[in-house]
Amino acid sequence: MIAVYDSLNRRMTELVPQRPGHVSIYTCGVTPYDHTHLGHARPAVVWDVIRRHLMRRGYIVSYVQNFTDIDDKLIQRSRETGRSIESLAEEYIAEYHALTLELSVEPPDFAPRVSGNLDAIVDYIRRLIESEYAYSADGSVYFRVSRDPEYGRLSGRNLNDMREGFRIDPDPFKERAEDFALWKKSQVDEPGWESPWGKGRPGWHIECSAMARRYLGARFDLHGGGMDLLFPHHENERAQSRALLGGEPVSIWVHSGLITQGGVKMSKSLKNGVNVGALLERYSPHVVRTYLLSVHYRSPLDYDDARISEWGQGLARIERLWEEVRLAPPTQDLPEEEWAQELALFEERFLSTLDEDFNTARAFAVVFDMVAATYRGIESGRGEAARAWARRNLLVADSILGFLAPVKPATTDGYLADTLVERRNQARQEGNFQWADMLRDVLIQSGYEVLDGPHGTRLFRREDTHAKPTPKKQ
RNA sequence: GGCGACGUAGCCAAGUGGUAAGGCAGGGGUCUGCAAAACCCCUAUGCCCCGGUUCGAAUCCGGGCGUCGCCUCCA
Repeated sequence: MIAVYDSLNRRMTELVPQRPGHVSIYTCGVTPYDHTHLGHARPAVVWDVIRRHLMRRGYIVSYVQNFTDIDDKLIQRSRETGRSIESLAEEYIAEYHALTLELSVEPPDFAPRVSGNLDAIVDYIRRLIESEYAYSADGSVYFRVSRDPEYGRLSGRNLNDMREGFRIDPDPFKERAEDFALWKKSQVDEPGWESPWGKGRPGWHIECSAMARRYLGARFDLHGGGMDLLFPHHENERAQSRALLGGEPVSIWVHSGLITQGGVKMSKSLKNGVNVGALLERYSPHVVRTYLLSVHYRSPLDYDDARISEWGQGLARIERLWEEVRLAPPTQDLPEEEWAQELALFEERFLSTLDEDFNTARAFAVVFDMVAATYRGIESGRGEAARAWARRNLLVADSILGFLAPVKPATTDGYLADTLVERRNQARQEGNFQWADMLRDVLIQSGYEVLDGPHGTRLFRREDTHAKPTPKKQ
């Protein structure tokens, strides 16, 4: 059984798909008006792991993640830069795709955009007006929040409390301050799309309700997004969907923790986001990816250069083992020893850890235990069996967590390195240790770790795992 | 002001009633020409503080203190 924490009911909930064997997921994607930062990368990576794990457990997964390509921020940015909304959106969507792909995130099954779904959105709004959950006024349409007795339940607030600190929206056409826009009338200098209510654009929340319904149907299993979307975005989405469907649109609401830096939330408006493109100049993609997985997805993650480097140190331990076992032939026989049991039980331990609310932090602990057990096996003289099982286990874990660097094609660099190792070993045999140590220094400075063992010397590429050397500041 | 989350070793971080996972850093040892890697051992009698419930609490309840988030665009 797979248990997931549900934000609506505030408890762990068994995942029981609407359609047996098939899990449908919708997550709120980004508004492509600026560069991708770590706060966007986290949900992308987290949901990638969730999808992979569900598939590993035998489910067929339908995953939809939208792009909000019609939006006030985008209009504003278009004004500032003189570029079209379309070209801005295109650029940042392409960047988002490229960067998440680098982080080994598999693309969604559908990545719908607002611009391609205006018909569904308009239709959705029309139905809400028909049922009097919404009203049009002066070319805009608003949702009548007071019609939903459960409004506020998802985000844990009630309307009376909210009215206390309510910022008064100057919009005089709303019946009540808490009503929110489904359709916003275009001002004279703003771009707009035709609708039964005149030229305008959709409000932020309606798109997700409309697209989720179009791509996944009236009810689906998991709805995700950052904690910061809980209110008002998801609260409003739920209200709309309940109004149209007469019931819950979502089985389990899933919210990922925010990324902070120095304890302050990363956000576009604060301009303190860690740019993912820039980060990947300094750290390998799988280090960045797994750093995001080193903490449970619901916990806040405080980003810090020193910590991601430290995490890279730990990851190197797993990677060294992979270097050690990647070419091991398969065997079945394991001795009756404690370490061997650990290797044999690894897969089930690992997967059942992820069954409990996708606990990647604990899953990594299971991997580290397995790494240690493998070396104990090797030290105890059963290297062949230990390597074979470690190889198999690492492939299982990697298929979900994605921590192994892609295999690099052979390069002249690698050939040179091998030659240096040969020369060094020759020097060592001749007792010329000064020369041998010099050759080793050359290799280390070229980014290799030099591992001498009873069966010869192996090289391990440090730059794959550790922080890349930071260019000296002028 | 309202609502919510969190506070675990030098650092990061699991753990929701049964006697503190894992990683990094550090110390001692084994192995090694040396170094690295690896292995073995050590590093929180205690989980922000004070009470309470319980045979038993990091975990539940009450009260503090602190940090953060949402209430406005935000993953």
